[in-house]
Amino acid sequence: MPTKTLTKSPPTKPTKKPPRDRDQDGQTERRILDAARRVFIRRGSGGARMQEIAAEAGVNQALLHYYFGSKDELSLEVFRESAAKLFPGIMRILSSDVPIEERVEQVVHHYIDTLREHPFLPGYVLGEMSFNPDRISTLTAHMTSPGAPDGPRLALARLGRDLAYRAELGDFRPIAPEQFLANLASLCVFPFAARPMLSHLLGIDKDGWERFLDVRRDELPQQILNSLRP
Amino acid sequence: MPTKTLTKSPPTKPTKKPPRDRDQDGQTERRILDAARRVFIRRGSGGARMQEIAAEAGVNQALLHYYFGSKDELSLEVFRESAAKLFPGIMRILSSDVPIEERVEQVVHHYIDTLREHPFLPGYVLGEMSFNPDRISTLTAHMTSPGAPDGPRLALARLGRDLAYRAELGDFRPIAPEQFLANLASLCVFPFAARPMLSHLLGIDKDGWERFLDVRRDELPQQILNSLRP
DNA sequence: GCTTCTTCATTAACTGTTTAGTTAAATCAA
DNA sequence: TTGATTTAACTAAACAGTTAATGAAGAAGC
Repeated sequence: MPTKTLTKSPPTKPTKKPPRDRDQDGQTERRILDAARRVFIRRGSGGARMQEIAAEAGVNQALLHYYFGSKDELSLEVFRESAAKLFPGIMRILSSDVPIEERVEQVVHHYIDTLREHPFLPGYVLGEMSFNPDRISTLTAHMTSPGAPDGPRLALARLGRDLAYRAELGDFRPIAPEQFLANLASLCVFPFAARPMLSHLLGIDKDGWERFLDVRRDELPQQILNSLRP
Repeated sequence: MPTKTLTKSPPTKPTKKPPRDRDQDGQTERRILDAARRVFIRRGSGGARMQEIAAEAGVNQALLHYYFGSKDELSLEVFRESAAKLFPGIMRILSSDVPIEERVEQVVHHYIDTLREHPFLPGYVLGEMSFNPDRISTLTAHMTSPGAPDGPRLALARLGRDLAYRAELGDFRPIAPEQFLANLASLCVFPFAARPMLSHLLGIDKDGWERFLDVRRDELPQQILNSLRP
């Protein structure tokens, strides 16, 4: 138990460092989580360093373990939050009661607007899913609660029923709800995940990208609905 | 400096290990690259360890540095090869001379067949792109050579011209080639990158996934073309 | 002998994690 | 109102294990 043996300079002015006001509430935990999210998103959970997260949060490295135990738990928590921002939205909208035409437009607008604010989310989530496949199973508990009543299975079944009904009416051509869901998610999410490659292939800069998204937000709903016509 | 204090058995018969026949040609370099690709794809370049790559290639860790200098160069080389397997194909097909209807079917079949053999490629490439955005710029030299005559810009221009021509004929509704290209790539590639999440949401197992791909391969070309009808 | 390929042994730097200690606020005793 | 004590938030420093990378030297083919 090494007590403060020496170096006890006149305690009037320790001159150490601005002690950083102590946080009340759970402000600190939140700030760590936000810093971790930024670092994990730009480096991946394999390339991220605890030191960098601590610096970005403005706290000591040991505090990360104080709140989250280990790097793995911290990155899992960040992944949960991020994936929850991506996937439950589409299920909630797709299982609503409005006509399918409206649902499609809502999904497209919801995704493009949300991902414009978090453009690196898809790349991060897809990469993380690919490199840590086991993490998907831990998501169920956190994703069924907010939107869908009884999990995505029911939402999918209801969507399938609605699509089949409209097909009987002759409005749509028949399509399995799985394919329809995959089409929607693909068309909305992929361009963000592949943005570096896309803007390189298409030869567009930052402004060009924004225009690309503007056009897409306007035209994609109609294109999707058009693909359903008999 | 912990030397090999004990366990120094008589050096007459090292009994080390079958010295592994010396490779002629560039067999060893190829084997290292293949092992590196497998490891990088399942761990990401941040989470991969040189030791694991060496073990998977059946060589010593120093040999990786002998051939590739550093981990960074090795992972860059792997990324180049992988990205080259994903992206130039679509440009080559899309800028061919056959009718657009055929090009669409060729692209869909090409992607689904290729990615069925390399299902983890999209997740790896997208994640890597997201975590190392600077690597995209180094791809140009390696990707323009095989298929496209003068880079993707020309192929895109030609595709736009063909689409505009068919729109004038009244066959298609007008669409910017950038959007068309994004739609195609999204619908083909994204489901593979998001497979863990998709099969979880859709509640399908390995067999269900294969059936999902069978249906997709059959129906997607028609859906895409349908979305172009006026 | 010379070059190319391969291994072993080693190292310096870095990593996540822990331990022990400090400071401020909350709780309690008088 | 005080003053002591417990509790929680936070930090500096060190720990133990890995990591990528190097250097020297052996083996094979020319």
